[in-house]
Amino acid sequence: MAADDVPWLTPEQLRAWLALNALTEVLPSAVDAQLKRDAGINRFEYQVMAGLSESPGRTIRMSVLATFASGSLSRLSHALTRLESHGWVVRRPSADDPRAVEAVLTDAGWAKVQETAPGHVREARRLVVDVLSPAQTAQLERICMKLLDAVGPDQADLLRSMPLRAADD
Amino acid sequence: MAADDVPWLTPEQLRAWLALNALTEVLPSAVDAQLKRDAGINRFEYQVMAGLSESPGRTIRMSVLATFASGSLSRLSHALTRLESHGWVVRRPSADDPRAVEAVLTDAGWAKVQETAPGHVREARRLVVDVLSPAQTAQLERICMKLLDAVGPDQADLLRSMPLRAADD
DNA sequence: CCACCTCGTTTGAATGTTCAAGTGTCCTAG
DNA sequence: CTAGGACACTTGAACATTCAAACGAGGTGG
Repeated sequence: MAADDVPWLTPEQLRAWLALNALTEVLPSAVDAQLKRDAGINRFEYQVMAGLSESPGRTIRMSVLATFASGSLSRLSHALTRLESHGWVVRRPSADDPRAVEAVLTDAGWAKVQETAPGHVREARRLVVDVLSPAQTAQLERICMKLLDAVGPDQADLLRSMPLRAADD
Repeated sequence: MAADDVPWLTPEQLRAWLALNALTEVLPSAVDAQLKRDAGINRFEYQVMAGLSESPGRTIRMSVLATFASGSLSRLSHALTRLESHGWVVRRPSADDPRAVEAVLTDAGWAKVQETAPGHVREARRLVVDVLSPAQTAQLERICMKLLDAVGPDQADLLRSMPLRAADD
């Protein structure tokens, strides 16, 4: 399944790879911890609600929302069940396609996002944004987009297609 | 708990933050999928065994190993139970400190790492290393180290203290 | 119009992770 | 020498995620 002639990594490459690995493990935990502690939700659930809150009609189809939140449809479905049980989100069959389902953020959900966002942004600043120089921030974005493209284009394309008014998460 | 005067993110900052978020969600999944498919283990377990395989005596104390693999002690303990059940790793009380426990990679574990590493490195190249220019690789490393420092110094310090001969993961 | 395929989503069980509490060892001070 | 606290780790239960199977609604070809 794996040939033996895979070129080994140079020390520079290895350092970057290991550092990135560590970061992808540690940074999500830190963000999760903040959200869990202050708002009782996790990163994925926040991402879902934040996405909805930015969307016209506070509504997004499940499959699109899953891509936006970078998770599987199954994961989203379970998460939505949790969010529904808190009254933050509601499911509704899509008008366009009867097979499809749309998630809608309720007023309570909107309020939850509003009250959660500042603490989350603060953490984003503390851990990432305020740590980097403007040049590094730009570099980071380019690098991430390149890497996202390598994993699979959907994610990156969706990000590129976003209006990106300077808002919340 | 959260003041309302948190400065909002600029569009550039927001883009970088969102891209990084997506990456930290998607990249680990991709690596996990490859390891699961080809070797039946996950990223964390691989990290643990790879760490052991590079270590003098193929032995590391639990608490150090936990930091190296970027996980909690509890997570490591559970993972080690799984690895032990496959015969890849063994626990042994530390000679120095009777409270401490050391994990030791068995010959079978060593063999497992050897046979898993090429496919994993290939994936690391496909997803990250071969995608970036040398300059970007260097930038990525600097940025990751800075961000790791912001989360907490242990992780970054451990990485900095590594010999880093150009070997496996 | 009926069998079959795809698509979008859900479900339940298996698996992995977190969280809080527990065990046993060492160190320190009174 | 002994009570208390800090360590190093383990454990079990609660929780989240993955995985494989299932479901219902549309289309498509015979």
